[in-house]
Amino acid sequence: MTRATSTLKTYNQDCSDCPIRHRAVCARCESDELEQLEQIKYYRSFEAGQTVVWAGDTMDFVASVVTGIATLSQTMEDGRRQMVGLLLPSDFIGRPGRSTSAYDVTAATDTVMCCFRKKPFEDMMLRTPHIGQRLLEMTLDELDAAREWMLLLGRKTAREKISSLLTIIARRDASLQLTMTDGSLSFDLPLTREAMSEYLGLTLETVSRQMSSLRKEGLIVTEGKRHITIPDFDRLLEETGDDSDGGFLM
Amino acid sequence: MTRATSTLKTYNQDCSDCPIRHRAVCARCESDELEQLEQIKYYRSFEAGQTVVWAGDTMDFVASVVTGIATLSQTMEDGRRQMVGLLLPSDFIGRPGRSTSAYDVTAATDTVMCCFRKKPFEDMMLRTPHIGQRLLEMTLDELDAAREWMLLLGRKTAREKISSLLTIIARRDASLQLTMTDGSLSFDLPLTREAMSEYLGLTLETVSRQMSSLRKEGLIVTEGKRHITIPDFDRLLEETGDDSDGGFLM
DNA sequence: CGGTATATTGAGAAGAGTCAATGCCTGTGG
DNA sequence: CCACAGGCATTGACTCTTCTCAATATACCG
Repeated sequence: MTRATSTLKTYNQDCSDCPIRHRAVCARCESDELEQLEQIKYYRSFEAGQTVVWAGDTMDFVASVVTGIATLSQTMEDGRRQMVGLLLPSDFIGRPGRSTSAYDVTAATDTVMCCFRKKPFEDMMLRTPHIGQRLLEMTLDELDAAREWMLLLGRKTAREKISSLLTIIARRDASLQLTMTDGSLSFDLPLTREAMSEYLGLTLETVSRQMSSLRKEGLIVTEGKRHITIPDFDRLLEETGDDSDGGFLM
Repeated sequence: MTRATSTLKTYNQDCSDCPIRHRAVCARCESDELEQLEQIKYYRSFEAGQTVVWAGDTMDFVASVVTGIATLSQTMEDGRRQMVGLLLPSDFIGRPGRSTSAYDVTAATDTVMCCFRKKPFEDMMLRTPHIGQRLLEMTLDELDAAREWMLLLGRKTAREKISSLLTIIARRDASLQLTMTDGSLSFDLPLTREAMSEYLGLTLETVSRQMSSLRKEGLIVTEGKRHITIPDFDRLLEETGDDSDGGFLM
Protein backbone atom coordinates (compact mmCIF):
# COMPACT_ATOMS: atom_id res chain seq x y z
CA MET A 1 0.00 0.00 0.00
CA THR A 2 1.29 3.41 -0.99
CA ARG A 3 1.77 6.46 1.09
CA ALA A 4 -1.39 7.95 2.53
CA THR A 5 -3.29 10.34 0.33
CA SER A 6 -3.62 13.92 1.38
CA THR A 7 -7.09 13.18 2.73
CA LEU A 8 -5.62 10.57 4.97
CA LYS A 9 -2.82 12.77 6.11
CA THR A 10 -5.36 15.11 7.58
CA TYR A 11 -6.36 12.46 10.07
CA ASN A 12 -3.10 10.73 10.51
CA GLN A 13 -1.81 13.24 12.89
CA ASP A 14 -3.51 13.29 16.16
CA CYS A 15 -6.50 11.77 17.87
CA SER A 16 -7.42 15.14 19.29
CA ASP A 17 -8.25 16.41 15.80
CA CYS A 18 -10.27 13.33 14.99
CA PRO A 19 -13.82 13.98 13.83
CA ILE A 20 -15.11 10.93 15.69
CA ARG A 21 -13.02 11.44 18.80
CA HIS A 22 -15.97 11.75 21.16
CA ARG A 23 -18.27 9.13 19.68
CA ALA A 24 -16.05 6.21 18.74
CA VAL A 25 -14.75 3.35 20.82
CA CYS A 26 -12.06 5.69 22.15
CA ALA A 27 -14.60 8.25 23.36
CA ARG A 28 -13.92 7.78 27.04
CA CYS A 29 -10.18 7.47 26.82
CA GLU A 30 -7.93 9.84 28.72
CA SER A 31 -5.06 11.47 26.92
CA ASP A 32 -2.53 8.89 28.08
CA GLU A 33 -4.80 6.15 26.83
CA LEU A 34 -5.16 7.93 23.49
CA GLU A 35 -1.40 8.00 23.22
CA GLN A 36 -1.32 4.25 23.59
CA LEU A 37 -3.97 3.88 20.94
CA GLU A 38 -2.00 6.07 18.60
CA GLN A 39 0.83 3.57 18.83
CA ILE A 40 -1.26 0.79 17.39
CA LYS A 41 -3.48 2.64 14.99
CA TYR A 42 -3.18 3.14 11.27
CA TYR A 43 -5.54 4.48 8.62
CA ARG A 44 -6.87 2.67 5.59
CA SER A 45 -9.07 4.06 2.90
CA PHE A 46 -11.45 2.22 0.61
CA GLU A 47 -13.21 3.23 -2.55
CA ALA A 48 -16.94 3.00 -2.99
CA GLY A 49 -17.86 -0.57 -3.77
CA GLN A 50 -14.64 -2.07 -2.48
CA THR A 51 -14.81 -5.04 -0.15
CA VAL A 52 -13.06 -4.61 3.18
CA VAL A 53 -13.28 -8.27 4.22
CA TRP A 54 -15.27 -11.28 3.15
CA ALA A 55 -17.28 -13.34 5.60
CA GLY A 56 -15.05 -16.07 6.96
CA ASP A 57 -11.78 -14.29 6.21
CA THR A 58 -9.37 -13.74 9.00
CA MET A 59 -9.32 -10.20 10.28
CA ASP A 60 -6.19 -9.11 12.05
CA PHE A 61 -7.56 -5.71 12.94
CA VAL A 62 -10.56 -3.98 14.38
CA ALA A 63 -11.51 -0.50 13.22
CA SER A 64 -13.64 2.59 13.52
CA VAL A 65 -15.27 4.20 10.52
CA VAL A 66 -13.89 7.74 10.33
CA THR A 67 -15.65 8.99 7.21
CA GLY A 68 -17.93 7.30 4.72
CA ILE A 69 -20.35 4.44 5.04
CA ALA A 70 -19.70 0.73 5.22
CA THR A 71 -22.13 -2.16 5.21
CA LEU A 72 -22.26 -5.59 6.81
CA SER A 73 -24.00 -8.30 4.87
CA GLN A 74 -24.70 -11.97 4.82
CA THR A 75 -25.08 -14.17 1.78
CA MET A 76 -26.96 -17.43 1.38
CA GLU A 77 -25.64 -20.26 -0.76
CA ASP A 78 -27.95 -19.40 -3.61
CA GLY A 79 -26.92 -15.76 -3.61
CA ARG A 80 -29.72 -14.13 -1.65
CA ARG A 81 -28.15 -11.32 0.35
CA GLN A 82 -29.26 -9.44 3.41
CA MET A 83 -27.54 -6.42 4.81
CA VAL A 84 -27.35 -6.69 8.59
CA GLY A 85 -25.64 -3.47 9.50
CA LEU A 86 -24.99 0.00 8.21
CA LEU A 87 -21.81 1.47 9.64
CA LEU A 88 -21.60 5.23 9.92
CA PRO A 89 -18.72 7.38 11.09
CA SER A 90 -17.67 6.35 14.63
CA ASP A 91 -19.14 2.86 14.29
CA PHE A 92 -16.93 -0.06 15.19
CA ILE A 93 -15.93 -3.00 13.01
CA GLY A 94 -14.78 -6.35 14.23
CA ARG A 95 -15.23 -8.39 17.32
CA PRO A 96 -12.56 -8.62 19.96
CA GLY A 97 -11.88 -12.25 20.67
CA ARG A 98 -12.88 -13.50 17.27
CA SER A 99 -10.41 -13.96 14.47
CA THR A 100 -12.65 -14.11 11.42
CA SER A 101 -15.32 -11.82 10.13
CA ALA A 102 -18.85 -13.14 10.36
CA TYR A 103 -20.03 -10.87 7.55
CA ASP A 104 -18.98 -9.31 4.30
CA VAL A 105 -17.84 -5.78 5.04
CA THR A 106 -18.12 -3.41 2.09
CA ALA A 107 -17.44 0.26 1.61
CA ALA A 108 -20.69 1.77 0.32
CA THR A 109 -19.02 5.13 -0.29
CA ASP A 110 -15.41 6.18 -0.22
CA THR A 111 -14.42 5.39 3.30
CA VAL A 112 -11.61 6.00 5.76
CA MET A 113 -11.10 3.69 8.67
CA CYS A 114 -8.99 3.97 11.76
CA CYS A 115 -7.65 0.47 12.27
CA PHE A 116 -6.07 -1.09 15.34
CA ARG A 117 -4.04 -4.25 15.18
CA LYS A 118 -6.20 -6.82 16.86
CA LYS A 119 -3.88 -8.38 19.39
CA PRO A 120 -2.53 -5.12 20.84
CA PHE A 121 -6.04 -3.74 20.91
CA GLU A 122 -7.33 -6.75 22.83
CA ASP A 123 -4.44 -6.49 25.26
CA MET A 124 -5.16 -2.86 25.77
CA MET A 125 -8.86 -3.57 26.37
CA LEU A 126 -7.92 -5.77 29.29
CA ARG A 127 -6.08 -3.01 31.07
CA THR A 128 -8.24 -0.11 29.92
CA PRO A 129 -11.81 -0.40 31.20
CA HIS A 130 -12.79 2.77 29.37
CA ILE A 131 -12.56 0.98 26.06
CA GLY A 132 -14.59 -2.02 27.11
CA GLN A 133 -17.20 0.19 28.72
CA ARG A 134 -17.61 2.27 25.63
CA LEU A 135 -17.69 -0.80 23.42
CA LEU A 136 -20.43 -2.30 25.56
CA GLU A 137 -22.45 0.87 25.21
CA MET A 138 -21.99 0.93 21.46
CA THR A 139 -22.82 -2.75 21.14
CA LEU A 140 -26.02 -2.28 23.10
CA ASP A 141 -26.95 0.56 20.76
CA GLU A 142 -26.27 -1.60 17.76
CA LEU A 143 -28.38 -4.36 19.24
CA ASP A 144 -31.26 -1.90 19.61
CA ALA A 145 -30.80 -0.80 16.03
CA ALA A 146 -30.72 -4.40 14.84
CA ARG A 147 -33.93 -5.10 16.70
CA GLU A 148 -35.63 -2.09 15.21
CA TRP A 149 -34.54 -3.37 11.83
CA MET A 150 -36.05 -6.76 12.63
CA LEU A 151 -39.42 -5.06 13.03
CA LEU A 152 -38.95 -3.40 9.67
CA LEU A 153 -37.93 -6.63 7.95
CA GLY A 154 -40.59 -8.77 9.52
CA ARG A 155 -43.60 -6.53 9.50
CA LYS A 156 -43.37 -3.47 7.32
CA THR A 157 -44.67 -3.11 3.78
CA ALA A 158 -42.37 -2.14 0.93
CA ARG A 159 -43.57 1.45 1.08
CA GLU A 160 -43.03 1.64 4.82
CA LYS A 161 -39.58 0.15 4.44
CA ILE A 162 -38.50 2.72 1.87
CA SER A 163 -39.96 5.59 3.86
CA SER A 164 -38.23 4.36 6.99
CA LEU A 165 -34.88 4.16 5.28
CA LEU A 166 -35.22 7.63 3.80
CA THR A 167 -36.20 9.19 7.10
CA ILE A 168 -33.32 7.49 8.87
CA ILE A 169 -30.78 8.76 6.38
CA ALA A 170 -32.35 12.21 6.31
CA ARG A 171 -32.34 12.43 10.08
CA ARG A 172 -28.73 11.42 10.28
CA ASP A 173 -27.64 13.91 7.66
CA ALA A 174 -29.65 16.65 9.29
CA SER A 175 -28.22 16.00 12.74
CA LEU A 176 -24.65 15.45 11.63
CA GLN A 177 -24.52 18.54 9.55
CA LEU A 178 -26.39 20.05 6.76
CA THR A 179 -29.09 21.15 4.51
CA MET A 180 -32.31 22.26 5.91
CA THR A 181 -33.67 25.52 4.67
CA ASP A 182 -37.40 26.13 4.54
CA GLY A 183 -38.27 22.98 6.45
CA SER A 184 -37.35 20.71 3.61
CA LEU A 185 -34.46 18.30 3.85
CA SER A 186 -32.17 17.34 1.10
CA PHE A 187 -29.32 14.87 0.86
CA ASP A 188 -27.45 12.43 -1.33
CA LEU A 189 -28.44 8.82 -1.05
CA PRO A 190 -25.27 6.94 -0.21
CA LEU A 191 -26.73 3.65 -1.42
CA THR A 192 -27.52 2.23 -4.84
CA ARG A 193 -30.97 0.80 -5.42
CA GLU A 194 -29.45 -2.60 -5.11
CA ALA A 195 -27.87 -1.79 -1.76
CA MET A 196 -31.19 -0.39 -0.60
CA SER A 197 -32.93 -3.58 -1.62
CA GLU A 198 -30.38 -5.67 0.26
CA TYR A 199 -30.90 -3.58 3.32
CA LEU A 200 -34.67 -3.66 3.19
CA GLY A 201 -35.23 -7.27 2.25
CA LEU A 202 -36.80 -6.33 -1.08
CA THR A 203 -35.90 -6.69 -4.72
CA LEU A 204 -34.28 -3.88 -6.60
CA GLU A 205 -37.38 -3.50 -8.77
CA THR A 206 -39.68 -3.10 -5.82
CA VAL A 207 -37.40 -0.43 -4.40
CA SER A 208 -37.50 1.39 -7.69
CA ARG A 209 -41.27 1.19 -7.98
CA GLN A 210 -41.79 2.48 -4.47
CA MET A 211 -39.38 5.33 -5.01
CA SER A 212 -41.31 6.26 -8.13
CA SER A 213 -44.57 6.05 -6.29
CA LEU A 214 -43.33 8.33 -3.49
CA ARG A 215 -42.06 10.72 -6.15
CA LYS A 216 -45.38 10.77 -8.00
CA GLU A 217 -47.17 11.57 -4.79
CA GLY A 218 -44.81 14.41 -4.03
CA LEU A 219 -43.43 12.87 -0.85
CA ILE A 220 -39.95 13.08 -2.26
CA VAL A 221 -38.31 15.01 -5.08
CA THR A 222 -35.40 13.51 -6.93
CA GLU A 223 -32.67 15.22 -8.83
CA GLY A 224 -30.35 13.05 -10.83
CA LYS A 225 -30.16 9.49 -9.62
CA ARG A 226 -29.18 9.98 -6.05
CA HIS A 227 -30.11 13.39 -4.76
CA ILE A 228 -33.29 13.42 -2.70
CA THR A 229 -35.31 16.27 -1.28
CA ILE A 230 -38.03 15.74 1.27
CA PRO A 231 -40.39 18.72 1.09
CA ASP A 232 -42.39 17.73 4.16
CA PHE A 233 -40.61 15.48 6.59
CA ASP A 234 -43.64 14.81 8.78
CA ARG A 235 -45.65 13.64 5.82
CA LEU A 236 -42.97 11.12 4.93
CA LEU A 237 -42.81 10.05 8.57
CA GLU A 238 -46.47 9.10 8.40
CA GLU A 239 -45.60 6.59 5.72
CA THR A 240 -43.11 4.74 7.85
CA GLY A 241 -45.70 3.03 10.01
CA ASP A 242 -43.84 4.18 13.11
CA ASP A 243 -45.40 5.78 16.08
CA SER A 244 -45.57 9.33 14.75
CA ASP A 245 -45.28 11.25 18.02
CA GLY A 246 -43.55 8.71 20.22
CA GLY A 247 -39.94 8.66 19.10
CA PHE A 248 -37.70 11.68 19.34
CA LEU A 249 -37.74 14.00 16.38
CA MET A 250 -34.21 14.35 15.16
CA MET B 1 -45.18 -10.68 46.86
CA THR B 2 -45.65 -13.87 48.83
CA ARG B 3 -43.08 -16.31 50.01
CA ALA B 4 -41.17 -18.12 47.28
CA THR B 5 -42.71 -21.32 46.01
CA SER B 6 -40.91 -24.57 46.54
CA THR B 7 -39.52 -24.36 43.02
CA LEU B 8 -38.03 -21.01 43.80
CA LYS B 9 -36.60 -22.14 47.07
CA THR B 10 -34.44 -24.55 45.22
CA TYR B 11 -32.57 -21.70 43.64
CA ASN B 12 -32.82 -19.18 46.35
CA GLN B 13 -30.03 -20.64 48.29
CA ASP B 14 -26.72 -20.26 46.72
CA CYS B 15 -25.18 -19.12 43.47
CA SER B 16 -22.90 -22.12 43.47
CA ASP B 17 -25.89 -24.43 42.93
CA CYS B 18 -27.29 -22.26 40.19
CA PRO B 19 -27.97 -24.03 36.89
CA ILE B 20 -26.82 -21.01 34.90
CA ARG B 21 -23.85 -20.19 37.08
CA HIS B 22 -21.26 -20.59 34.35
CA ARG B 23 -23.14 -19.07 31.44
CA ALA B 24 -24.95 -16.05 32.83
CA VAL B 25 -23.74 -12.53 33.37
CA CYS B 26 -22.08 -13.70 36.59
CA ALA B 27 -20.08 -16.41 34.82
CA ARG B 28 -16.70 -14.83 35.41
CA CYS B 29 -17.28 -13.70 38.95
CA GLU B 30 -15.05 -14.88 41.76
CA SER B 31 -16.64 -16.16 44.92
CA ASP B 32 -16.36 -12.84 46.69
CA GLU B 33 -18.05 -11.15 43.78
CA LEU B 34 -20.81 -13.74 43.85
CA GLU B 35 -21.35 -12.98 47.50
CA GLN B 36 -21.92 -9.35 46.63
CA LEU B 37 -24.37 -10.34 43.92
CA GLU B 38 -26.25 -12.51 46.36
CA GLN B 39 -26.86 -9.42 48.45
CA ILE B 40 -28.78 -7.71 45.70
CA LYS B 41 -30.46 -10.59 43.98
CA TYR B 42 -33.96 -11.95 44.34
CA TYR B 43 -36.00 -14.44 42.38
CA ARG B 44 -39.25 -13.89 40.59
CA SER B 45 -41.34 -16.41 38.77
CA PHE B 46 -43.81 -15.85 35.97
CA GLU B 47 -46.48 -18.04 34.49
CA ALA B 48 -46.66 -18.87 30.81
CA GLY B 49 -48.21 -15.94 28.98
CA GLN B 50 -47.60 -13.43 31.73
CA THR B 51 -46.06 -10.09 30.84
CA VAL B 52 -42.87 -9.22 32.68
CA VAL B 53 -42.75 -5.57 31.55
CA TRP B 54 -44.35 -3.54 28.83
CA ALA B 55 -42.33 -1.47 26.41
CA GLY B 56 -41.86 1.98 27.86
CA ASP B 57 -42.43 0.94 31.45
CA THR B 58 -39.77 1.72 33.99
CA MET B 59 -37.68 -1.25 34.95
CA ASP B 60 -35.97 -1.03 38.29
CA PHE B 61 -34.16 -4.31 37.86
CA VAL B 62 -32.09 -6.31 35.42
CA ALA B 63 -32.29 -10.08 35.39
CA SER B 64 -31.08 -13.41 34.13
CA VAL B 65 -33.46 -16.09 32.93
CA VAL B 66 -32.87 -19.11 35.16
CA THR B 67 -35.44 -21.51 33.75
CA GLY B 68 -38.08 -21.15 31.06
CA ILE B 69 -38.29 -18.97 28.01
CA ALA B 70 -39.07 -15.30 27.70
CA THR B 71 -39.58 -13.20 24.59
CA LEU B 72 -38.87 -9.62 23.63
CA SER B 73 -41.26 -8.02 21.19
CA GLN B 74 -42.15 -4.76 19.59
CA THR B 75 -45.61 -3.60 18.61
CA MET B 76 -46.64 -1.11 15.95
CA GLU B 77 -49.52 1.29 16.46
CA ASP B 78 -51.88 -0.82 14.39
CA GLY B 79 -51.05 -3.96 16.31
CA ARG B 80 -48.51 -5.65 14.08
CA ARG B 81 -46.05 -7.39 16.34
CA GLN B 82 -42.53 -8.64 15.81
CA MET B 83 -40.55 -10.67 18.25
CA VAL B 84 -37.00 -9.38 18.45
CA GLY B 85 -35.47 -11.74 20.94
CA LEU B 86 -35.93 -15.17 22.44
CA LEU B 87 -34.45 -15.38 25.90
CA LEU B 88 -33.28 -18.75 27.08
CA PRO B 89 -31.83 -19.76 30.43
CA SER B 90 -28.75 -17.64 31.23
CA ASP B 91 -29.82 -14.81 28.89
CA PHE B 92 -29.85 -11.31 30.30
CA ILE B 93 -32.76 -8.89 30.47
CA GLY B 94 -32.48 -5.14 30.74
CA ARG B 95 -29.96 -2.54 29.83
CA PRO B 96 -27.67 -1.01 32.39
CA GLY B 97 -27.93 2.74 32.14
CA ARG B 98 -31.46 2.77 30.79
CA SER B 99 -34.47 3.10 33.02
CA THR B 100 -37.28 1.90 30.77
CA SER B 101 -37.76 -1.24 28.76
CA ALA B 102 -37.57 -0.80 25.00
CA TYR B 103 -39.62 -3.95 24.41
CA ASP B 104 -42.46 -5.99 25.78
CA VAL B 105 -40.98 -8.82 27.81
CA THR B 106 -43.24 -11.85 28.09
CA ALA B 107 -42.85 -15.25 29.70
CA ALA B 108 -43.47 -17.79 26.94
CA THR B 109 -43.36 -20.66 29.38
CA ASP B 110 -43.33 -20.73 33.15
CA THR B 111 -40.19 -18.86 33.95
CA VAL B 112 -37.90 -18.10 36.86
CA MET B 113 -35.69 -15.05 36.78
CA CYS B 114 -32.80 -14.01 38.95
CA CYS B 115 -33.27 -10.27 39.34
CA PHE B 116 -30.82 -7.65 40.52
CA ARG B 117 -31.91 -4.25 41.68
CA LYS B 118 -30.75 -1.95 38.95
CA LYS B 119 -28.88 0.74 40.84
CA PRO B 120 -26.79 -1.60 43.01
CA PHE B 121 -26.08 -3.71 39.96
CA GLU B 122 -24.85 -0.73 37.99
CA ASP B 123 -22.69 0.36 40.88
CA MET B 124 -21.24 -3.08 41.11
CA MET B 125 -20.54 -3.17 37.39
CA LEU B 126 -18.34 -0.12 37.78
CA ARG B 127 -16.07 -1.80 40.28
CA THR B 128 -16.31 -5.34 38.92
CA PRO B 129 -14.87 -5.61 35.42
CA HIS B 130 -15.76 -9.29 35.25
CA ILE B 131 -19.41 -8.41 34.98
CA GLY B 132 -18.98 -5.84 32.24
CA GLN B 133 -16.67 -8.14 30.32
CA ARG B 134 -19.12 -10.99 30.42
CA LEU B 135 -22.00 -8.70 29.52
CA LEU B 136 -20.07 -7.42 26.52
CA GLU B 137 -19.47 -10.97 25.37
CA MET B 138 -23.12 -11.87 25.79
CA THR B 139 -24.26 -8.72 24.03
CA LEU B 140 -22.01 -9.43 21.08
CA ASP B 141 -23.48 -12.93 20.89
CA GLU B 142 -26.97 -11.50 20.94
CA LEU B 143 -26.05 -9.08 18.21
CA ASP B 144 -24.86 -11.97 16.08
CA ALA B 145 -28.08 -13.82 16.76
CA ALA B 146 -30.12 -10.74 15.88
CA ARG B 147 -28.25 -10.41 12.61
CA GLU B 148 -28.81 -14.01 11.73
CA TRP B 149 -32.46 -13.41 12.41
CA MET B 150 -32.41 -10.42 10.09
CA LEU B 151 -31.33 -12.73 7.28
CA LEU B 152 -34.20 -15.03 8.10
CA LEU B 153 -36.74 -12.21 8.24
CA GLY B 154 -35.53 -10.45 5.13
CA ARG B 155 -34.74 -13.28 2.79
CA LYS B 156 -36.10 -16.65 3.78
CA THR B 157 -39.33 -18.21 2.55
CA ALA B 158 -42.05 -19.27 4.96
CA ARG B 159 -40.93 -22.88 4.72
CA GLU B 160 -37.33 -21.97 5.37
CA LYS B 161 -38.34 -19.83 8.32
CA ILE B 162 -40.30 -22.62 9.97
CA SER B 163 -37.57 -25.16 9.34
CA SER B 164 -34.97 -22.80 10.76
CA LEU B 165 -36.96 -22.22 13.91
CA LEU B 166 -37.53 -25.92 14.44
CA THR B 167 -33.87 -26.79 13.96
CA ILE B 168 -32.81 -24.04 16.33
CA ILE B 169 -35.13 -25.24 19.06
CA ALA B 170 -34.24 -28.85 18.44
CA ARG B 171 -30.53 -28.11 18.59
CA ARG B 172 -30.88 -26.25 21.82
CA ASP B 173 -32.91 -28.99 23.44
CA ALA B 174 -30.51 -31.62 22.25
CA SER B 175 -27.44 -29.79 23.51
CA LEU B 176 -28.93 -28.66 26.80
CA GLN B 177 -30.27 -32.02 27.69
CA LEU B 178 -32.43 -34.66 26.26
CA THR B 179 -34.15 -36.91 23.90
CA MET B 180 -32.24 -38.40 21.10
CA THR B 181 -32.56 -42.09 20.62
CA ASP B 182 -32.20 -43.60 17.18
CA GLY B 183 -31.03 -40.40 15.53
CA SER B 184 -34.39 -38.74 15.77
CA LEU B 185 -34.97 -35.72 17.93
CA SER B 186 -38.06 -34.96 19.84
CA PHE B 187 -39.13 -32.01 21.96
CA ASP B 188 -41.96 -29.83 23.12
CA LEU B 189 -42.49 -26.61 21.21
CA PRO B 190 -42.38 -23.87 23.81
CA LEU B 191 -44.23 -21.46 21.52
CA THR B 192 -47.82 -21.20 20.32
CA ARG B 193 -48.44 -20.84 16.59
CA GLU B 194 -49.08 -17.21 17.21
CA ALA B 195 -45.78 -16.74 19.03
CA MET B 196 -44.04 -18.57 16.19
CA SER B 197 -45.66 -16.25 13.67
CA GLU B 198 -44.55 -13.21 15.63
CA TYR B 199 -41.05 -14.50 15.73
CA LEU B 200 -40.89 -15.39 12.05
CA GLY B 201 -42.61 -12.38 10.56
CA LEU B 202 -45.48 -14.50 9.23
CA THR B 203 -49.15 -14.87 9.94
CA LEU B 204 -50.41 -17.58 12.18
CA GLU B 205 -52.16 -19.22 9.26
CA THR B 206 -49.02 -19.42 7.19
CA VAL B 207 -47.20 -21.01 10.11
CA SER B 208 -49.94 -23.57 10.42
CA ARG B 209 -49.95 -24.37 6.73
CA GLN B 210 -46.21 -24.81 6.60
CA MET B 211 -46.24 -27.04 9.65
CA SER B 212 -48.88 -29.18 7.97
CA SER B 213 -46.87 -29.30 4.81
CA LEU B 214 -43.73 -30.42 6.66
CA ARG B 215 -45.83 -33.00 8.45
CA LYS B 216 -47.32 -34.34 5.23
CA GLU B 217 -43.87 -34.72 3.76
CA GLY B 218 -42.66 -36.60 6.79
CA LEU B 219 -40.07 -34.03 7.78
CA ILE B 220 -41.67 -33.72 11.17
CA VAL B 221 -44.08 -35.84 13.18
CA THR B 222 -46.47 -34.19 15.57
CA GLU B 223 -48.14 -35.59 18.64
CA GLY B 224 -50.76 -33.47 20.24
CA LYS B 225 -50.44 -29.78 19.52
CA ARG B 226 -46.97 -29.11 20.72
CA HIS B 227 -44.84 -32.21 20.68
CA ILE B 228 -42.58 -32.53 17.68
CA THR B 229 -40.36 -35.32 16.48
CA ILE B 230 -37.79 -34.84 13.77
CA PRO B 231 -37.07 -38.25 12.26
CA ASP B 232 -34.18 -37.03 10.12
CA PHE B 233 -32.51 -33.88 11.30
CA ASP B 234 -30.29 -33.44 8.25
CA ARG B 235 -33.26 -33.60 5.96
CA LEU B 236 -34.94 -30.81 7.88
CA LEU B 237 -31.71 -28.84 7.83
CA GLU B 238 -31.79 -28.89 4.05
CA GLU B 239 -35.05 -27.02 4.18
CA THR B 240 -33.63 -24.12 6.15
CA GLY B 241 -31.74 -22.60 3.24
CA ASP B 242 -28.62 -22.43 5.41
CA ASP B 243 -25.23 -23.57 4.38
CA SER B 244 -25.63 -27.26 5.06
CA ASP B 245 -22.05 -28.15 5.90
CA GLY B 246 -20.66 -24.77 7.00
CA GLY B 247 -22.03 -24.17 10.48
CA PHE B 248 -21.26 -26.47 13.38
CA LEU B 249 -23.56 -29.41 13.76
CA MET B 250 -24.85 -29.26 17.30
C1' DC C 1 -68.54 -33.89 28.79
C1' DG C 2 -68.80 -29.59 27.14
C1' DG C 3 -66.54 -24.97 26.58
C1' DT C 4 -62.77 -22.23 25.20
C1' DA C 5 -58.29 -21.68 23.55
C1' DT C 6 -55.67 -23.00 19.91
C1' DA C 7 -54.94 -24.89 15.49
C1' DT C 8 -56.20 -26.26 10.76
C1' DT C 9 -58.02 -25.63 6.23
C1' DG C 10 -60.17 -23.19 2.29
C1' DA C 11 -61.01 -19.57 -1.16
C1' DG C 12 -59.94 -15.37 -2.92
C1' DA C 13 -57.18 -10.94 -2.90
C1' DA C 14 -53.10 -8.43 -2.67
C1' DG C 15 -48.39 -7.47 -2.39
C1' DA C 16 -43.97 -8.44 -3.87
C1' DG C 17 -41.12 -11.23 -6.99
C1' DT C 18 -39.49 -12.58 -11.73
C1' DC C 19 -38.21 -11.92 -16.32
C1' DA C 20 -37.55 -8.80 -19.87
C1' DA C 21 -37.36 -4.48 -22.30
C1' DT C 22 -36.26 0.31 -22.20
C1' DG C 23 -34.41 4.65 -20.45
C1' DC C 24 -31.01 7.58 -18.37
C1' DC C 25 -26.62 9.25 -16.47
C1' DT C 26 -21.42 9.28 -16.40
C1' DG C 27 -17.36 9.09 -17.99
C1' DT C 28 -14.14 7.79 -21.71
C1' DG C 29 -12.19 7.84 -26.17
C1' DG C 30 -12.39 9.34 -30.77
C1' DC D 1 -16.81 18.48 -27.87
C1' DC D 2 -19.66 14.83 -29.07
C1' DA D 3 -20.88 9.97 -29.28
C1' DC D 4 -21.24 5.88 -27.37
C1' DA D 5 -20.56 2.21 -23.88
C1' DG D 6 -21.67 0.33 -19.56
C1' DG D 7 -23.64 0.59 -15.29
C1' DC D 8 -27.66 1.89 -12.90
C1' DA D 9 -32.50 2.75 -12.74
C1' DT D 10 -37.24 2.51 -14.38
C1' DT D 11 -41.29 0.36 -16.12
C1' DG D 12 -44.31 -3.37 -17.78
C1' DA D 13 -46.64 -7.86 -17.79
C1' DC D 14 -47.24 -11.76 -15.50
C1' DT D 15 -46.55 -15.21 -11.63
C1' DC D 16 -46.41 -16.83 -7.14
C1' DT D 17 -46.21 -16.55 -2.26
C1' DT D 18 -48.24 -14.95 1.56
C1' DC D 19 -52.10 -12.51 3.66
C1' DT D 20 -57.01 -11.94 4.77
C1' DC D 21 -61.37 -13.37 6.04
C1' DA D 22 -64.10 -17.10 7.31
C1' DA D 23 -65.42 -21.68 8.55
C1' DT D 24 -64.27 -25.91 11.01
C1' DA D 25 -61.67 -29.03 13.75
C1' DT D 26 -58.94 -30.49 17.66
C1' DA D 27 -56.71 -30.35 22.17
C1' DC D 28 -56.85 -29.10 26.82
C1' DC D 29 -59.32 -27.54 31.17
C1' DG D 30 -62.28 -27.97 34.60
